[in-house]
Amino acid sequence: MAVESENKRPTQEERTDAMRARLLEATLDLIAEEGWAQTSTQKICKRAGVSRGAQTHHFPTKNSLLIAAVREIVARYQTELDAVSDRNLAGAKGLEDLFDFLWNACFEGNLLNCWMDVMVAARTDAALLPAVRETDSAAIDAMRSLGRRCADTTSKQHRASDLTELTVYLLRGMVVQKGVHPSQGDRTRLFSIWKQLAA
Amino acid sequence: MAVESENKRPTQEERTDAMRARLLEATLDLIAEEGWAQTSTQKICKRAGVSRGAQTHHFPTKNSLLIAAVREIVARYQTELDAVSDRNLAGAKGLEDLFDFLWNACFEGNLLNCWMDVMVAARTDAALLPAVRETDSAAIDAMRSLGRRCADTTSKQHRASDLTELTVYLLRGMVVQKGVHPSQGDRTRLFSIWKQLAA
DNA sequence: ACATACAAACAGAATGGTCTGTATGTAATA
DNA sequence: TATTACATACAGACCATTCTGTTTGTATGT
Repeated sequence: MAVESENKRPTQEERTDAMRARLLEATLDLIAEEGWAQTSTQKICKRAGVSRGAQTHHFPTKNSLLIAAVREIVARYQTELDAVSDRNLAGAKGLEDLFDFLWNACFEGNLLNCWMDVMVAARTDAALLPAVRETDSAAIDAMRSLGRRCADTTSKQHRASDLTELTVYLLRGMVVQKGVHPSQGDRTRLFSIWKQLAA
Repeated sequence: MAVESENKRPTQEERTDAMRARLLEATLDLIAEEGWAQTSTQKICKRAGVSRGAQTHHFPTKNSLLIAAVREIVARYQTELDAVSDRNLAGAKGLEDLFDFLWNACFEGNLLNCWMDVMVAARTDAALLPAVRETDSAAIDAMRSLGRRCADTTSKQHRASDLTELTVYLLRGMVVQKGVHPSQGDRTRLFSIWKQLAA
């Protein structure tokens, strides 16, 4: 019964990590549901069940919280990418499988919705721009390299990575479109045309 | 000297038109420069050199002003499209020329920046969504029909309009990308790859 | 006369940042 | 080991700013 600190009192570091995680989770949910512009620190606190004092303690300014959220979005996306990367290294299936994965990653969750909100906001938010630029570059690089790895011959690697980047832009355009026209039917058809062209 | 109403006093209708035009112009400028989320009615009034009373007289609510701005954006874009339509009807040059026009229309002005801001905002703004949906559908239809008209044989018209829609989404993704990474070099290269594929 | 164009003040809500207060963890010391 | 000193975690009030919408008043066109 004299358990040291296993069940009763989390250490300070654990508390901090948990609190930051709760705040970030609430932030991502809010961006997905109400959009970047409507995401205020007060709403985040309410949703996370956290006092404003706690929030300002861990994230002194709104920007520090939002930038942490930006990095979290890309980190999660990167995790998904890594998964497919491992899968593809096992049984290399070619570019088309990669494109299908990117398609699914775009449209099943809401991470990409968040990311488009963030990118559009970054254009006119000088405090946000550097963080977004940096994380986006890293993400694009990762996807290009994934495309390169899907090419069978070394001579086609360069083209494969270019096609992958084109796919990313195309899908981003479609994600925005989905925000306005949710029905996916026509986009599915168009994307298969694109896959045919790329093959 | 007894000039009726030529130089001295504009008629009421002229005043109204002029005032609405000034407000819309200021609105579009603000969206382009500071983004949709930062565009408030107060800033619009200040920029247009108009009192808040005048603004609320012509646009009783913020939404009525913003929706008018949405329609204005698409109307201007449509004007550009019509120009190229006439040009193409004269000497039909094929899809590639159309794609080049779309590329230029995307990146030389800032209309498309505004439009991406609007589309992203519409996803989470119920009052905005119907107007955006409607105007965007019309624009997509217009561009598809333009693509159809660029096909030489009737059998290829369907495919031409599909390729045009794909191009639109691709370019929209690139416009957002430009907001974060302004340098255009790599995108120019990628777009020429896309044009090759589509040909 | 009557409606319209415009000006300006005002109200109520929301936001982000700061500040004070309190409880708890942590580490040095005696 | 017991006590003391300090840092950290969190709560909630407060404030200045900004925003949208309303209302009242005045001048001008029809």
